[in-house]
Amino acid sequence: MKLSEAKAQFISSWGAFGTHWGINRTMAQIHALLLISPDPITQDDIMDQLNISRGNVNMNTRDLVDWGLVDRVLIPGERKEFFSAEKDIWKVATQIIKERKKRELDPMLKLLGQLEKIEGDKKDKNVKQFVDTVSGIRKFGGQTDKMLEVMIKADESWFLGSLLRFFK
Amino acid sequence: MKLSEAKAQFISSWGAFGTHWGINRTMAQIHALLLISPDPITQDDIMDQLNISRGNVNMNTRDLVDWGLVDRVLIPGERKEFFSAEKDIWKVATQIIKERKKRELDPMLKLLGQLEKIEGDKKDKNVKQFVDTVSGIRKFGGQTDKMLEVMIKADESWFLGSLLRFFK
DNA sequence: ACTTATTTTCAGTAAATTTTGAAAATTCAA
DNA sequence: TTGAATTTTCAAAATTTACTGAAAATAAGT
Repeated sequence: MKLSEAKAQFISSWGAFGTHWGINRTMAQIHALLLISPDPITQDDIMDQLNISRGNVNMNTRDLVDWGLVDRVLIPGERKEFFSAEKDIWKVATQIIKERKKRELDPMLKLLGQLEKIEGDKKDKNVKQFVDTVSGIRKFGGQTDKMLEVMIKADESWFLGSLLRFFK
Repeated sequence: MKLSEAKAQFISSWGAFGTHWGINRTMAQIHALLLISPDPITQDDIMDQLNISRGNVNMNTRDLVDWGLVDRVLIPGERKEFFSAEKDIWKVATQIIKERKKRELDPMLKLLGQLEKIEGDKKDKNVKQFVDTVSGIRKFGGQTDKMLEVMIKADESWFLGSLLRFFK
């Protein structure tokens, strides 16, 4: 298999993979393209390589930057701005986990905490099942939350760092 | 807050939560409804409570059964079939992880293994970056895979079981 | 075998999401 | 400043995904 063919396959399947994870196809494809580009590239490069419009590139690169997965890079002497992706997959994963935790898990846990405090007869099996389910999810989510905190902070702690780096 | 209000909020936000994880809103809502229902319920119950069509309920309950999250239950003397969700959140999470690993991670790792074997000059920085990226992802994915295997098998092993049950 | 209850299927429709492209805004050099 | 290069915005169009509802299939009782 040649590089060009492999590239196309990688970009395409990374895009499909992304759609199973709530990420839109194009954003994932742009990310894939940046991951395999040794040097920073421009909006026009992305437009050409993926055959998508300028507006689309602009919106999705912005989102990637917001997610902390891509940096805008200024190259001296160049008028255009360039984009470059973080290449260390461990850092990429950590960053994604951190963001999703903040955007999704934390708000969900907050809501569940409120729902647990409903008024009602605890002997009513409907009330009981509701409270049990909500508190079960909340406890599980709370543990997950703690686990993720540990992972995110791992790089800052020698012991945990070396433990988790085992998985690198 | 009253039970009915809390129920509505739970179902609605569980549905929204699902969409961030590649699960369609309705499937997540049906799952939420089943999680807080103390007894098995019928297609018609789901149609009424969520205001959706019979066909929609049928398709999504089938998917939930395929995912191993919901069981069809036969109640003696009743003509209709009933649905009931697994209530243990640990089991729910394990089941979801197991399925997603099988459906998404395993095929992705297989593909990456193939892409790594491209022909080309290893001194070309494009080739080098491609191989580095792909093998980085593959190694990371491989470790994740092993970790998930451990979690999934945890219930079958006393030692790992008690270790992981700490997170329950 | 026939009737009725129930479930399943799926073509057509509706809704949600993504993409485009051209206009507006911004940046920068002269 | 002016104007060319570049980036950003966003309404409209295209695409993808989800839902409906009625017909077909299946299952169960008599």
